[in-house]
Amino acid sequence: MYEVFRQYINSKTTITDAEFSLIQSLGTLKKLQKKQFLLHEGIVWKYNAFVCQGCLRTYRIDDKGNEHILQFSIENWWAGDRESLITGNPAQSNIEALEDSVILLFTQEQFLTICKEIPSFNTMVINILEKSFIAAQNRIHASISYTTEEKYQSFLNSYPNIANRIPQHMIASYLGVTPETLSRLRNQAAKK
Amino acid sequence: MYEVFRQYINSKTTITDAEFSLIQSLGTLKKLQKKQFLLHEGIVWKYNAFVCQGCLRTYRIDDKGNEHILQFSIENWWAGDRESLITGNPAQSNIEALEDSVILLFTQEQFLTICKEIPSFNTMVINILEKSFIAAQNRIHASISYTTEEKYQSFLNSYPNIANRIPQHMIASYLGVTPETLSRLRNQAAKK
DNA sequence: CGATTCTTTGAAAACAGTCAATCTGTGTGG
DNA sequence: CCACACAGATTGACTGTTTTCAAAGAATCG
Repeated sequence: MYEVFRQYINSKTTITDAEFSLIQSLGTLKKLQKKQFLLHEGIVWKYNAFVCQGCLRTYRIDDKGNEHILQFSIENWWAGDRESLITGNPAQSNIEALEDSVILLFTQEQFLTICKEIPSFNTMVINILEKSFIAAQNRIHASISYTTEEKYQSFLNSYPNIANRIPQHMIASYLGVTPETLSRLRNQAAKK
Repeated sequence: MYEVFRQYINSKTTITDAEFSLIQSLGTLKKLQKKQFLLHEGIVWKYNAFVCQGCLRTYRIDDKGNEHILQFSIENWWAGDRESLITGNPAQSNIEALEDSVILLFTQEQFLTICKEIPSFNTMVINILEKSFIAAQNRIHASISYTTEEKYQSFLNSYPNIANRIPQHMIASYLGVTPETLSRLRNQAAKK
């Protein structure tokens, strides 16, 4: 499973075998079965988590008890609650496996050691953070500018490999509409 | 005006006078009158821009010609189009001064020099990026979870000092609703 | 096969957008 | 100092979209 992470790093930067050995020595693999949780809200999140295999959802629960999905994480993506990690406050998010999954965990301390020892890894991490921020900004733009149908199409275009392995009502939750609305929208779009 | 930036840095980290001299030697001050633009869409954005004084709005225009405000930037905030800066693609955003403003500009090259020469500055920058990402995530959460009224209240609570110096229809644009909807919402809330 | 989860459909109510008109406050030029 | 123009805010009537609640069909899994 470390091979997946090695491939991921290779696609973004260059590191030596010795450097990867360090990474490997500090990481921990964790297996999750479908429906198991990586994080429950109220717990302080302390890791950097890389998804080697499977699919996770990060969601929050509002006052009325409705779930809202903030993010899906599949192979070669990161998962976690960055706010909890940085601030040390209890997480507001839950992270649940939607499939049997394998996660590579680094505590923040381990992660910072790797960043310090391997400058190219550090650069990669900052790049990822920047790209994540840009993606978040674009999602905000979509949320205030697009119609529901445009948001849906944009999701399908951006993440076709996620869309085809999760139930439709979770896409609705991610988009911020009810499952009924998404169902109707698809029907009407199909009629054209 | 550099004093504003110095104060800002002091509030986040510690640097020496010599280090600040370097920063000062690399930065450029730019004055903008109300309604002047810092960036027009289609132009490649090349700076890191710190607002010393005034107020800016970053917005995009959709297919129907409607403006949608992504961000307001007042004193001690940053402005710019990070996507354009990182990718080198033409900016999709416009940035306009809502008041007479003073901006401190660093080209990306100058900025990276400062980060390299002053480690504490570099750490500060990464912290800001992380906080920006967390803020963006929370705004996404609000956009898929909150009612329009909750989004409005949340904006007022989070940015009271922005809300009281910009016209109401711009808050509507930031929230993703029409000015009429926000007006009615305020009337109804007032009746309670 | 039965149980569960997911999707679809219908009807009513709540919500938001559109268009047009009016009202309000501000500031500028005569 | 007034009159006017202008930008912003409000209101009304109407239309369109989304939610809600309930029920019925699919699909999936043990």
